[in-house]
Amino acid sequence: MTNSTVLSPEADTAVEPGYLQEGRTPTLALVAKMAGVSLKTASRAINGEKHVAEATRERVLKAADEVGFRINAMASLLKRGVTTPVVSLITGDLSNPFYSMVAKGVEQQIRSHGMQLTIASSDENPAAERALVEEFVNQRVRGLLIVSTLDDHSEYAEYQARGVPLVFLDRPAVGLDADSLVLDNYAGAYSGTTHLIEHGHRRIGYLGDYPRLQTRKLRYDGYADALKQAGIEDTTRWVRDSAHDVESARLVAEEMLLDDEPPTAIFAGNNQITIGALQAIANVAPNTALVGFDDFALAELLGVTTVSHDPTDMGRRAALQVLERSAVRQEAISQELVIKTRLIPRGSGERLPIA
Amino acid sequence: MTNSTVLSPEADTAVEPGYLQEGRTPTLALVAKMAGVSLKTASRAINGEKHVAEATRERVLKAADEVGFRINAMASLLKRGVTTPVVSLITGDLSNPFYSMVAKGVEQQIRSHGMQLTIASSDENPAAERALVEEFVNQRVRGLLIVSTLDDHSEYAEYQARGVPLVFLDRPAVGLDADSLVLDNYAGAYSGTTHLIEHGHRRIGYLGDYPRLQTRKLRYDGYADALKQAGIEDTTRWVRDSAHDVESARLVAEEMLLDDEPPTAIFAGNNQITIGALQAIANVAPNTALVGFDDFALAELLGVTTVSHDPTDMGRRAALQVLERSAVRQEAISQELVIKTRLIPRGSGERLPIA
DNA sequence: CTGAAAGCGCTTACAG
DNA sequence: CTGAAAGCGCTTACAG
Repeated sequence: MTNSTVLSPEADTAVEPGYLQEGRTPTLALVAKMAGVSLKTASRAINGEKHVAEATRERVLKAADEVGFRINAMASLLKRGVTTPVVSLITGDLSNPFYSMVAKGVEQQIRSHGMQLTIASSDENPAAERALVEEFVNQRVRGLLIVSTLDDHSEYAEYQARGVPLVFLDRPAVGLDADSLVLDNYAGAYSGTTHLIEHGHRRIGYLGDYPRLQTRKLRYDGYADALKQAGIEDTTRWVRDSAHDVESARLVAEEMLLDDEPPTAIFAGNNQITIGALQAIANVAPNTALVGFDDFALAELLGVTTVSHDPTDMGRRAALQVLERSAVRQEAISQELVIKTRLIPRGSGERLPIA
Repeated sequence: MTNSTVLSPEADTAVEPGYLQEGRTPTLALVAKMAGVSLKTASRAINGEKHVAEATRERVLKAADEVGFRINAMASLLKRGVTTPVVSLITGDLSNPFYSMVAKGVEQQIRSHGMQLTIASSDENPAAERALVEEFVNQRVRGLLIVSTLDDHSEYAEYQARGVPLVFLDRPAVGLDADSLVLDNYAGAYSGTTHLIEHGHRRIGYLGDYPRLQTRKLRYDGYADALKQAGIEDTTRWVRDSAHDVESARLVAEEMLLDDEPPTAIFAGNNQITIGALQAIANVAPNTALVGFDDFALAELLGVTTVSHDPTDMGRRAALQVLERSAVRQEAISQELVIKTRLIPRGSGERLPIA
């Protein structure tokens, strides 16, 4: 393993020592001098513009190659008054499959448009999110996609005013006129809960995420309304919150299932919570029925009934949205795109109550 | 939801119309003019440097605030001769939990050093990887982390020569003198296979990734040597390749298990393959023992014995490595860091052969 | 087809 | 504590 493997035999002698050792990185001016042309001509040749004699072009490219010239993107962008072709994505935590699937979709779309994707995690921490948004806006990214952990976004208005398109993913913009892509949280939770009711359950637990999140609120509403619709008035008896990860969800679920009067079914507010609930059920009350919001990799294999949707597609759409906002500077009316969900019965949601 | 929610009452009158409408984005020169100071003084105030009278500083900051001035990072970096504080990560596919956990670790480390992370997927396509590396190098990123899909990296020497630190993750650099962080693939596969042998298996299948990958080769070697060690000479009878995702792995595994003389146990080459094998076993041969390389979220719940390690930690370490390389321009000797694995018995690997 | 001049928005010496 | 001048590396008009 040596560094010189790919150097051609003449590489060492082809370069005038003086050129290279001097300035750290070779500049267009150097290339122009070597090729015996003006700066402008060198620029034209390097950028593949028209109106350069073939011989001249070759001379320039050869010189550039010899010194290993690479155009300085910063200088080029600065001069052209253009911002960096970067879009940024802020999510809670990339190790959550929901976010990584969203990120995948975003990345596909962004890159297919020749731009780059920068990512950062807020860890569901509002202060961290604010700092990230501020940073990206200062950097003048072309657009910003946020799975926000804030419950009010009016403070972000100044960033929009500065011309940075903001698109909210999964959790809608609140107190701010901006594009949002959200799931049909209410209807999804309503249908999942109704599904359990139709299978004879009356004591149905709800395991939710952080209460400040819009998604949590809407999903809970869907759950509660489904209960009321079935004549079940007490919609808070088996409700537990703040189960954001698998472990906390498992603990909360086990505690609820070991109650004097446990629920016979659980509706789980998201994929991580579903997995935690799954473990809890396996551990302490195997007959409990379960429907979860969000799909996850092994739902099929494990026979878990879920309220299903496609996060990667959501990422793609959101990215497209931000690119369009960035392209047309116009103040188009902002939209909220609601993505439908679909209940997929796989067994766990069809278990009958034993009580 | 209106845009004006956060504007203070005097906001509309505080700004001289002329300043804002003119140039698109406010510049330092404008701020300096408004504050009645020189460019340099404005720069000092904005950047929080010493040697500015408090009154002057306040005047400048007020002016900056009024016009919504944001420093132009590109111009600043260009002048200071500094490259963008960006590190890039190229993986196969972010929706693969292994990669997303690696990405999480990388992101934590990179951001804790005040830099940003750009990500891109090669989709395991060598041409795509080459194009991405070229692009990032031209952009002069501070460092490049690659989970490479190439089987030879000598062509990347020119990029190193250009001063961009390359660190290889999961799959080592081949034909190139560069830092690599790899798992102990051989030992991990050896121990996993030996575990199955110790539980009485002699007919053990191997389900592998793309044959061109180093990781696949080493894991296969570990498998084959464990068999030989146990006096099993035929190490190719139940070997299947190119099972890169869950679905293809499932198909290949089912086909193998429906053979006239099926294996009684399977060693699966990575997390996706393990999941595919798990499904195949559940579908067609429930008594087959299984050990998989890589952990996955539900391995515990499902009782799957795995050769375990921590991808997020690997990401963190790799990022640290690239940051160090980028900080010290020195040509330090490159290293290969080997990360140990640990076999975690959870049931599937302890099933005895029934034949 | 080719080039000299000016300037993108900022910061680095160097003076006061 | 403050400022006038020069320049980072490139590209945009404008001429030839």
